[in-house]
Amino acid sequence: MNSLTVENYLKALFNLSNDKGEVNVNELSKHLNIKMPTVNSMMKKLFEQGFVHYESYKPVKLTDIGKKEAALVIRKHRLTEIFLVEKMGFGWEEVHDIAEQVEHVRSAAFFDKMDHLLGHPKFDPHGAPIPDKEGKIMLRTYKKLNECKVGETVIFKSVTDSSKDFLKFLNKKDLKLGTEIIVLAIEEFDHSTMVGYLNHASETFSGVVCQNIMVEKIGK
Amino acid sequence: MNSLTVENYLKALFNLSNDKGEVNVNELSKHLNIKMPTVNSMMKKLFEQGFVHYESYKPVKLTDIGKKEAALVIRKHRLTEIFLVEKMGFGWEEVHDIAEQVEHVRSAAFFDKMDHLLGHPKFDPHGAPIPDKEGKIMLRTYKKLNECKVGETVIFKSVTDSSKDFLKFLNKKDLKLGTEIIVLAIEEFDHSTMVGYLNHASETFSGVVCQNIMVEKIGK
DNA sequence: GCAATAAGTTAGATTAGGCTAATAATTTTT
DNA sequence: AAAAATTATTAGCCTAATCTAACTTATTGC
Repeated sequence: MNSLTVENYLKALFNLSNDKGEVNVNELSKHLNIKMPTVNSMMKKLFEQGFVHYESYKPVKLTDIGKKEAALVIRKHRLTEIFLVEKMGFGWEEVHDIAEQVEHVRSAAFFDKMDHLLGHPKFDPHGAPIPDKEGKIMLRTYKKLNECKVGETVIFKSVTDSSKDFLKFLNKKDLKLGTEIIVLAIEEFDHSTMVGYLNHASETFSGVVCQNIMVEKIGK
Repeated sequence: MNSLTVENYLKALFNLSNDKGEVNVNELSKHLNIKMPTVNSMMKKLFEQGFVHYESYKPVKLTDIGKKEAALVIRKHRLTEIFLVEKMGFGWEEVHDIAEQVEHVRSAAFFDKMDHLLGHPKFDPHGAPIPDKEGKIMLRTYKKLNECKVGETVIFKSVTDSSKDFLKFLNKKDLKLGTEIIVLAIEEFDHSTMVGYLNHASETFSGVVCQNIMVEKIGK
């Protein structure tokens, strides 16, 4: 059974993997708030355990086994988040930190029961898909709000930042998953984007905000 | 913040304390399945942190601060157990092991929410009282089933063994908390006791079983 | 294309929490 | 009260996971 620490490394590797599945030690180090030499030595351990491909001075890559293990941790995390929102009444901005703790509980029965009580949900409160018990995860190809064209109408599908601050910002702006958004204008200079939705005729979001809002074109 | 390990030591110390509040290092070692020298060195650490009174070759004793910290862990454990039974549909024989894990989650909001959703319960599924947020715990003076007199009618109030095996045994015998039990006979030789309850006109329980069944005399 | 910067690695130390083997104190038995 | 058994302690070692300082390799900017 993987230690809590290993679970956290696997999860981070999964979340940081780019399109090639690669992650730089440096990124990982910053993301986990753990110094590079520590991360480096952990990569060697994960390599010995068959969880990552590792070669000196190259980015690391999860193996298929590593991906599966990571997905199982992410499954526990996301099921917990939904449970906290749906069954316990927490707001979507509160659940990430609690789930970060609960995800390390070692009891299949516990998470299976959540899954059952929630009716086998497909997405967590932030729009991310739930891996199945074999670690298979549904891939969705949403685009970022600042990659849309002016005039497009899209649906807000997920966030890539689940931090309390970002989600509180969205709450304040009345933006929820499922909301229909019209792209009114994009400022080339700083990638800020003017949009309309619900009774918000015109709001302007910074590039940073738009990068974390994932949308899908309507009727597609 | 106490580590998971320290939380477990404190909980064990609390549960093993005799009427004088004392615990032998040896008992603790057996209970935690950790070798004596390790326990011994941990006692010194807990002493430095002000959680226990410690003198060489004497049993240890929780300080008031230690008792409070222990009670707060026990609070988390017991709230979790009730939540698992009441809100998630687990049997009382399944919850101890899961709660053992969940109790270490560091989030006051999480346990406060449980407490709220459960309507501030006073007892866990095994009949044990829930400490309050200040670590104050209600004392109840139940007696063991094998300390009763023949002819007494008592109510089954709590168990002192929450293991799966013992609780499955009670399930099989239809014995639940709240059941009215009549003591029919006590065998002095081995402390086995013959009782009647519900539609079980006569069942004989061994001394081991009777020691873990706590009861209260009716109308008292 | 080489110097400067950034990223990755090695070496060595630290802390928490565990172990075994040996020793010391206390308690129990004869 | 001495021997035996039990309980507690000390000494020394181990592993997981972290760190800092110093060094090496890659990348980037003139």
